[in-house]
Amino acid sequence: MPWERTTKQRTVILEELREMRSHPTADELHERVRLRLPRISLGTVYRTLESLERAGMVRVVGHPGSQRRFDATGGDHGHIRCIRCGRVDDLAGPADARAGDDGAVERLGYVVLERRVDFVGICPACREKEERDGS
Amino acid sequence: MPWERTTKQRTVILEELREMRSHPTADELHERVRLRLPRISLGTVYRTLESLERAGMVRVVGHPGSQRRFDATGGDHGHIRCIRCGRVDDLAGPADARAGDDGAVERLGYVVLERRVDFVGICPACREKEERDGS
DNA sequence: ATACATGCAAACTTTTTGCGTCCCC
DNA sequence: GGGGACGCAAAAAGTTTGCATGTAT
Repeated sequence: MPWERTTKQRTVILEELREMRSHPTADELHERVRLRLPRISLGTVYRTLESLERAGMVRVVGHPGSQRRFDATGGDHGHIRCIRCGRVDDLAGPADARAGDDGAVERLGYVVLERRVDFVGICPACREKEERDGS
Repeated sequence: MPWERTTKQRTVILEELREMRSHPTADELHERVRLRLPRISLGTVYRTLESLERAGMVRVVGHPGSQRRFDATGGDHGHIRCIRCGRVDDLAGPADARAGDDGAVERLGYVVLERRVDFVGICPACREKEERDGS
């Protein structure tokens, strides 16, 4: 686990997120977890999600700049996001098999407007800085 | 053009964004535009960028939940985003040619952590609603 | 016992909005 | 001249943080 102490809050947050297939916002997840732990705070939800993201157990999805949505689905898969309501659905299968294929998305009932292939990494400047400051 | 009236502000915003290759934040673009139009407000920059996005002339890039960055580069191309500093660089070439190839990214000096293939569209529920309300 | 984690609320950052004025068509 | 666009500033939305308290180890 990505933390030093396993608390009730963290256990429940991860359980509930894994059960929700809908990639909820922090607020939606907080509402859901509150059914089991009524006094849990939104701050704890954010802190836990951040540590799960750093550990690679959760991905942040959604539109750049807009409210975050959280995905605890394992494995290599893509997403389809609704430009109107922000909803995000999963696409099965490895990323590089799908870039040119709209079929799976259309089967979900979406009209496809755009395909994006994006990489995430560490840029040269930040790599250098990290080497200097001690890796 | 995506607006009804062509003003000095809109002209300059689009010109400067096209000249900046760095995918600036709204604030950075505002600073830059202010050199030519000292009284322009940040609100106008946001309103103009929003209308350019709706018109398909600008793409929003960056990490969900973090500050937006704006891309006026034409054509089908992907992005590589630095997980540390948020910087975003362009990748040349059509989406489906890039999905499985880290070479171009590594040549820019990035360490690749993740590849994402994401679609953008309109979900079934929103399509229905739009048909009801009058297309 | 002792840190680490939590709840709470305040602070912060980024984006949106209301409104009176301005100026493009 | 009229209505869309602007500047300004306040508000909203979303996220982070400080601190006293609770609790897992």
